[in-house]
Parts: sequence; C-alpha cells; structure tokens
Amino acid sequence: MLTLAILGFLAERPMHAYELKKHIAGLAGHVRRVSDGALYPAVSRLEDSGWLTRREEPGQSVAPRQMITLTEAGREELLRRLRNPGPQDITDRSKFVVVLSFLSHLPDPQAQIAVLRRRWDFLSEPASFFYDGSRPMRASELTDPFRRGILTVARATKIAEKAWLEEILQELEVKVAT
Amino acid sequence: MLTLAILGFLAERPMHAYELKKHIAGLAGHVRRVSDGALYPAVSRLEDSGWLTRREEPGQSVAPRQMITLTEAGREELLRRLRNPGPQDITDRSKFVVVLSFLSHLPDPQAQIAVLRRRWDFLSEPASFFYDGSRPMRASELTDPFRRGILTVARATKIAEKAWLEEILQELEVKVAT
DNA sequence: GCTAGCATGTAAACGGTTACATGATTAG
DNA sequence: CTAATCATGTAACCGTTTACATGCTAGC
Repeated sequence: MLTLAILGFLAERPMHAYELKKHIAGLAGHVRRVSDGALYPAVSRLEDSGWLTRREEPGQSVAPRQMITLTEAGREELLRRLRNPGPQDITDRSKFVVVLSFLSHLPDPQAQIAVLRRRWDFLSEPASFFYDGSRPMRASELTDPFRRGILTVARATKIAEKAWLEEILQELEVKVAT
Repeated sequence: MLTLAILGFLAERPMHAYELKKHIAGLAGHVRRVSDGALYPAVSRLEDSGWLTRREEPGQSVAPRQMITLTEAGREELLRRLRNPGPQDITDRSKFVVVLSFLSHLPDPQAQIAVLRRRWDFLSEPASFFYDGSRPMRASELTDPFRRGILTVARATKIAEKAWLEEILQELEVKVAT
C-alpha cells in the first residue's frame, strides 16, 4: 500500500519525503497514520529498486531536504501495479482506495474498466459474516445488536459503492464505444 | 486484530484452530484471508501468554485435532482490550468491526457506550483527503472522477454508520437510565 | 484415482510499529 | 523561551505473507 501510494503521488510531481507523508496521510483519511519508520525505509527500498532518485537540496533558510523524482522504470512499475492489482488490493477497501486514487494514470479506459469490474464482482459475491456453530447465519437470525450493526452498515456501504461503480462504468463504456 | 478475534470467538465456546480460522474469515468478510502462517503462530503466542490452553483430541475417524479453550486470564485480557481499544482499533474500520463483534461481552453498557462514542467522535472529525500542492482540496474542487468516487462512497458510509451509532447509543442510554 | 475439505504446522522474507535520535525554523 | 512544524533518519521488535510440508477422510 505504501509503495503504490509513493509511486502514485510521485507520478504527479517530484516531492520530498515530508510532503509525501502528508499526501499519504490525507489519502488514508487518517485511517492509518504513516510512521517515519515505515516511510523512509520504503523510499530507500524504492530507490534501491531503481524506481526513484533522490537529489539533495541544500537548505536555503530551510532544513536540508531531498527532492524525490520518479524514474521511467518507476512509472512503468506504477502502471503495472494499477493494471494488475493483487487480490487484496481489490477486496480490502483501504487498499482499493489507493488503487482508485491513481487509476487516472492508466491511459487506457479499458484497463480502468477491468479494475473497476473486478471490484464490482467482489462486491456482488454474497458476504457471509457470522457463524452459528458451523452454519453461516443470515442477518435476520442475528440477535447481537452490534453484529447487526456491522451488517447494516456493510450493506449500506455496498449499495453506495456499487451504485457509484455502475455509474462510472457506464460513462467509461460510452467513452470506449466512441 | 487476529489476537482479539481469537480471544473473542473462544469466549463464546472452545474450538479447534480450523474452526477458528473459518470464523475469523467470515468475520473479515473475506476482506482479509486468514493464513495458516498467521493463525497457528498466533494461537501459540496466546498459549504462551497463558490466555488459552490446548487439549489434544485423539481423532475418532477424523484427523487428530486440538480443542482450544480460553482461560480466565484470557477472558480478562479480552475484556481489557474491548474496554480500552487502541487508536487504530477505533479509526481503522476493519479493526473496529472486530471490536464491535465482541462488544456484547462487556457486561457494562456504559463501557460499550464509551467505545461507540469514540468511534462517533472519530467519524465526526473532518476528513481531509487530497491535496493540491500543500492545500487540502474540497470535494467540489476535485476533477479526478475516481477520487470523487472515493469521497462519494466515503460520505455515504459515514452517514450510514453515524446513523446506526446514534440509534444504538440512544438505546443503550435508555438502558443505563433505567 | 482424484479432488475437495479437514487439520496442523514450520521457516524465510518482508514490512510496519514503536521508540529513539537529531536539528532547523517560525509563531506566539 | 517554548511549542509546533518542518525535515530526515536508525534499530529492535513484532506479526504477516508466502511457500513449503504432511496426512487423513469423504464424495465423485
């Protein structure tokens, strides 16, 4: 998730790590704070992979900082990841949000459609949640009010997301057809 | 997350690890598959902490398996974690769902109210998502259709969850008052 | 005979959290 | 002078993923 977010934001423009941190924190909707201990090693890893380069900017009245730039290989890696998200990137909403954030970078609407459809298919599968012994329970059988709440909210979320997906898929299909 | 889920399900009844796995997979709504490499070591860790015990059940016509039972210390640990969830357990929906799943185990409605209110407070904070340079953007300024989608769905989810929270909080407050 | 499901584990690699460490600038 | 924000990093620890490894039973 961190890797994709770093590649994605750098594709828009070069930044230094501190800026990157704020962008990523915003993306996560402070759902997940980005710790320095995760970010800086991640940037180093991506540099080792040849996906980005760092240029020291001697501090003119500010603390010295490093401008990080995406390489061509980095841009290709981003597109590869966007075109071909892993299963978790589709099923885990917080990961899918990252994919979605950068999906515009894919030049091909058909590739965008493919990703969105995978999410739609996943949301269309029946989601079993709780078990009575080994038998999955239906929502109507649940007496626990908190578990009912989980299902209530999950259902509302699913409906909202599917509605949006159907809307944008239709727009994209019109675009492809023309 | 795994630890809390294991403690929570075992509080309902003893199980063997394979059953636990299915319960946890259901809980996660196959958002996150539970790998054996995570589950079995987690169970061992909890055993080392004295929160559960394992009893070998020689297989009568089935493969030999181990019945896992929560200890008194394990039950206390569960209650401690439910009463006092970490910040991530409140802000990260997939983690909050785990807390919610077992919140009924807390005997005190006031403690339940406290947890739910923390979530409500978190959902009430303004969530900034994307930046234009260093300025956070308003939803109306976003032109990227996928990013607009993220905000659209997030807003719907938030409304649904807050509505449910307000409903159940009111019920619980009535309960406390009587 | 084979596949699916039941059932339990280990080991290496990876990545994230937490805590530690440093230092500059700006606003109150 | 002090707190907040800018800015970058390291190290120990922990838990998860992935891949490997084994073996039984039931139904087709």
